[in-house]
Amino acid sequence: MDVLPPRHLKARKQPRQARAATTIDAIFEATIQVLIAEGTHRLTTTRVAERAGVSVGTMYQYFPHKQSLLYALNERYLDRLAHRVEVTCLAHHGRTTGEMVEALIATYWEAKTERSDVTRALYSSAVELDNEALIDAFAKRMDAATRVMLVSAPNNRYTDIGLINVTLLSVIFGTVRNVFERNLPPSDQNAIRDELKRMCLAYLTMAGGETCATIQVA
Amino acid sequence: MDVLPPRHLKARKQPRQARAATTIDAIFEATIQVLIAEGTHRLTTTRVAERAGVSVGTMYQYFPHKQSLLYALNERYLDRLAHRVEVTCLAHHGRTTGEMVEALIATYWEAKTERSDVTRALYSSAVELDNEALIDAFAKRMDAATRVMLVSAPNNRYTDIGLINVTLLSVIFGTVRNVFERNLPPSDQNAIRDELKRMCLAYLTMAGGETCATIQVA
Amino acid sequence: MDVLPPRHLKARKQPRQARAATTIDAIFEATIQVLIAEGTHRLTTTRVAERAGVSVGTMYQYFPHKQSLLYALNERYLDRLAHRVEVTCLAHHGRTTGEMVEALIATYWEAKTERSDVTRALYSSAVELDNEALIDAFAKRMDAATRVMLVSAPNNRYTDIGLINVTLLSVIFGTVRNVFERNLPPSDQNAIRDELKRMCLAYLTMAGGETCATIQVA
Amino acid sequence: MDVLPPRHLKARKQPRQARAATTIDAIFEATIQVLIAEGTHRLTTTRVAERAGVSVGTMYQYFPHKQSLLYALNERYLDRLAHRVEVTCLAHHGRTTGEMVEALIATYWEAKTERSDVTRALYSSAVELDNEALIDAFAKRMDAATRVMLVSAPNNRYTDIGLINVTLLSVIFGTVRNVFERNLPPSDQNAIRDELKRMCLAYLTMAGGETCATIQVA
DNA sequence: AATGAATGAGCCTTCATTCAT
DNA sequence: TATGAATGAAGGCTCATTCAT
Repeated sequence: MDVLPPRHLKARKQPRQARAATTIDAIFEATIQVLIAEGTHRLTTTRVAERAGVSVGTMYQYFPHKQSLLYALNERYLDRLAHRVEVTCLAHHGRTTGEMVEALIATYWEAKTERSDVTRALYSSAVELDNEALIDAFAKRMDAATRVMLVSAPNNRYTDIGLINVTLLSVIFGTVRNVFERNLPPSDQNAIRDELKRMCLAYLTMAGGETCATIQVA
Repeated sequence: MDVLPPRHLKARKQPRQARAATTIDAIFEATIQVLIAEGTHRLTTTRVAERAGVSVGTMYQYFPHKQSLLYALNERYLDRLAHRVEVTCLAHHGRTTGEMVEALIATYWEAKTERSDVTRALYSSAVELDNEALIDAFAKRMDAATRVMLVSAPNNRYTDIGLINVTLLSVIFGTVRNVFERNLPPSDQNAIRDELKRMCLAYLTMAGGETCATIQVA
Repeated sequence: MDVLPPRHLKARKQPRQARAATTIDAIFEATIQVLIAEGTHRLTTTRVAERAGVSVGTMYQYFPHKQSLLYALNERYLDRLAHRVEVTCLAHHGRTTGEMVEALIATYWEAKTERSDVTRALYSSAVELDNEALIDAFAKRMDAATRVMLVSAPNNRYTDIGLINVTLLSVIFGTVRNVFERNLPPSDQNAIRDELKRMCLAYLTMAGGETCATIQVA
Repeated sequence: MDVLPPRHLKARKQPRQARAATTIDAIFEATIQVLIAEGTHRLTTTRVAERAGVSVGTMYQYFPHKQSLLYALNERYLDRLAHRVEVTCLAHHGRTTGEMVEALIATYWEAKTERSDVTRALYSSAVELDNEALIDAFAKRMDAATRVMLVSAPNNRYTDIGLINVTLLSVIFGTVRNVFERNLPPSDQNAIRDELKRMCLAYLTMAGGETCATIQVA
C-alpha cells in the first residue's frame, strides 16, 4: 500500500540492507505463526522476537511498538492480496462479464482460502488496529482495478458503473468473510462460491452487462 | 439462543430477583458503553463494574470471568437480532419473492445500522471469544426462518432451496458487515443496500423464483 | 481445652440450644471436609458455609471470623485427642513400664493414624494460627497424665521423672509427625512404631525404670 | 537436591550471569525475611520483590510463580542441611556408636537451632507446597549418609540396620521439630537434646551396637 | 548494532466481612 | 434470626517498553 500510515504507526526504519529485510521478514512470519498458534491475546512482543530468532531490542529497532508491527503486517498482506487481484483483472481485460466475475471471485476466494489459518490470524490481528487508512487504500485499489476491467467488457451498457462496481466488491468480499467465519465444510464453501458467481452474474446481466442467455458458471 | 455454551463460559447464576436482573442489565449496558468509548483492549472488568455502578465482586457473582460476560452479551445480542428477523419472516409469509428480499435485507440492515456503534462494539468484542456455538445457532435459526418464508412464495420452483437460502444469507450478512467496516457515508451505504436487494432478486429470479418481469425494488 | 483463648479468637456464642450445637458441629465437619478436599488455601468461609448447609451470615454468628473457627476446630480436636490419651493413662496405672509405653504409643499413633486425612488437614489448618496457648495446654495435660502413670509403675527409681517424661512425649509426638510427613507405606510405619516402642523402653530401662531383662514389645 | 521437581514448580531460568545469581540470592533472602517478619499468609510477591530490591517482573523472570519460589527456597535449604549432616557423618566414620549419635544429633540440632526463626519460617512456608519429592530426596540422602556411618562402627552386630537407621532418623528429626514447636526455653531444649542422645544410644546398644557399659553422653 | 534483564503499571480474580431484607 | 447479595482491598501475574552492557 502506498498510503501514508498514521504517523505513530510508521515502522522505524526502512530496510536498506538485505540483512534487515531478512530480519523483518522473519519477524512477520513469526508474528503470523504466533497468531496462529496462540491467538491474538497471547501475541506478545517477546514471543514474536523469540520465534523470529532475534532479541526484543532488535525488534524494537524496526517497529517502535507492537501496533506498528501489526500495522505493517496488515499492510504487507493487503498489498500482496491487492496485487494478485490486479493481475487477474489485467489478465481479463476485454473478456466477457461472465469470465470476469468468474475470475475475480476465484482469485479472491483462492487467496483467502489457500491459507485459511493465516487469513483468520490476520483478521483477528486487525481488531483494535487503527487501520482504516489501509482498508481504504485497499478498497480504492480494488475499485480501480475491477472497474477498468468491467468497463472493458464488450457490449457493456452499465448505467452506473461506479455503484455497480462497489456493490460487487462489497458483496464478494463480504461473502467470503462470512463464509469463513461460519466454518462450513469445504464442499459447502465451494457450493456457495459458485452460487455467488451466479448471483453476481445475474446482477450484472440485469444491470445491463449482457443478455440472460449468457449466464454460465464454470 | 438456546445453545449450551461451552461449559466454562456459562454465567454463574441466573437472576432470581428483580434487583439482580436490573444489575445484570446494567452490567450489559456498561459493557457496551465501555466497548464503544474505549475499545476492546481497554475493556477491563474494573471499568465495566465502575460504569455499571456495581463492585467488581458483584460482577463476578454473575459472570465467573470476563469471557463469560462477553459471551453472554453476544448471546443476548444475537438472540434479539434473530428474533427481529424471525418476526419479519413470519410477517412476509406468502408474499412475493421481491417483497421478501426487500423486507429481509431492510430488517437486517436496519438492525445492524440503527446503533452502528453498538454493532461495531459487538463485532470487536467477539474476537478471541469462543463463540462458534453461538454463531452456529444463530445461523441455524436464520436459516430456518428464511427458508420457510422463501418456500411459501407463490410460484416458487427452486431446485435447491437449501443452497439458495444459505447463499442468500451469507451474501446479505457478509455484505452488511463489509459495508460497515468500510465506513462509507450513509448515502453510499443505502445505495449499496438497494443494489444488494436487486442482486438478490436477480439471483432468485434466475434460480426459479419468479419471472424477470417482477424485478422491483422499493 | 480449658484455656482462655486469645480474646480475639473466642467464638461468638456458646451453643445453648441443641439446634445450635448441631449447626456448630456441621460447620466443624464441613471445615474438615473442605480442608481435605481442597486444601488450606481454598478453605473459604463461603465454601465451608455451603458445605455445612448454612449461610455465611449464620456462620458469622457463631464464629466472628475465620480464625476463630479454625481455633475452635483445633481446640476441639486437641481436646478429644488429650482425652483419649488420658483414658489410656488411667487404664494403665500401676502396670509395668513396658505396658505403659506400649499403650501410650499405640493410643497416640492410632488416634493420629486412623483418619490420616483429618490429621493432615488439621496440621495444615494450624499454620499461621495463633494457637500457642492451645499447644501449651495440650502439652500440660499430656504431661500430667503420663507422669502420674509413669510414677505409678512398681519398682520405678527414676531420678528426674519430669525430664524423662517430657522427653518421652517429645520423642513420641515428634516421631509420629515425622513418619506422617514422609508418607511411608503402612508396613514401614508400623515397623517404625514398634521400634519406637523398643527405643522408649530401652530409654526408660536405662533411666531406672526396670531391669534390662524385661524389655519386651508386643 | 538433585531431584526433578514437579514440572510446574521448576524455576524459569538458571542464572547465567553473576548479576542474576546475586538477584536470585537477594530474592531468597528477602523471602526468608518476609516470612519471618510477616508470616506465611502475608508473604506476597510484591512484598518479597520490594524487600529484595527488585521489581516483581524480575522475580517472575526467575520464578514462574510464587510456589516455584518457595519450592526453590526449600530445596536450597534442605540441600545445605543435608550437606552439613553428610559432612558430619563422613567425619565420624569408624568412631564408636556413642560418638556417632552424639555428633549426628548435635549437628542436626545445631543446624535447626542456630537460626530458629529461619527454621520456623521454612517449616511454615512448606505447608501447601507440593514438596514431597524434596522431602523424599532429603530423606534418602540422610538415610544413606547415616547408614554408611553406622555400619562403619567397630563391633556392630545390628540385625536390621535399615530399620534401625530409619527409626533413628525419624525420631531425631521428629523430636527436634516437636521441641521447636513447643517453644520451650533453651535450657529445657538442651536438656531434652541430651536425653535424646541417651535414648538413641540406649536403643542402639540394645539393638546390638555395643555393650551397655559404653553408654556415655557428652 | 544487538542483546535481554529489568521495570512497573495495570489486569483479572478471590474472599473475608457486612448489612439490608 | 437467617439469609446471601454486595463490597472492595489485595493478591498473583503479564507484558510493552527501556536501557545498560
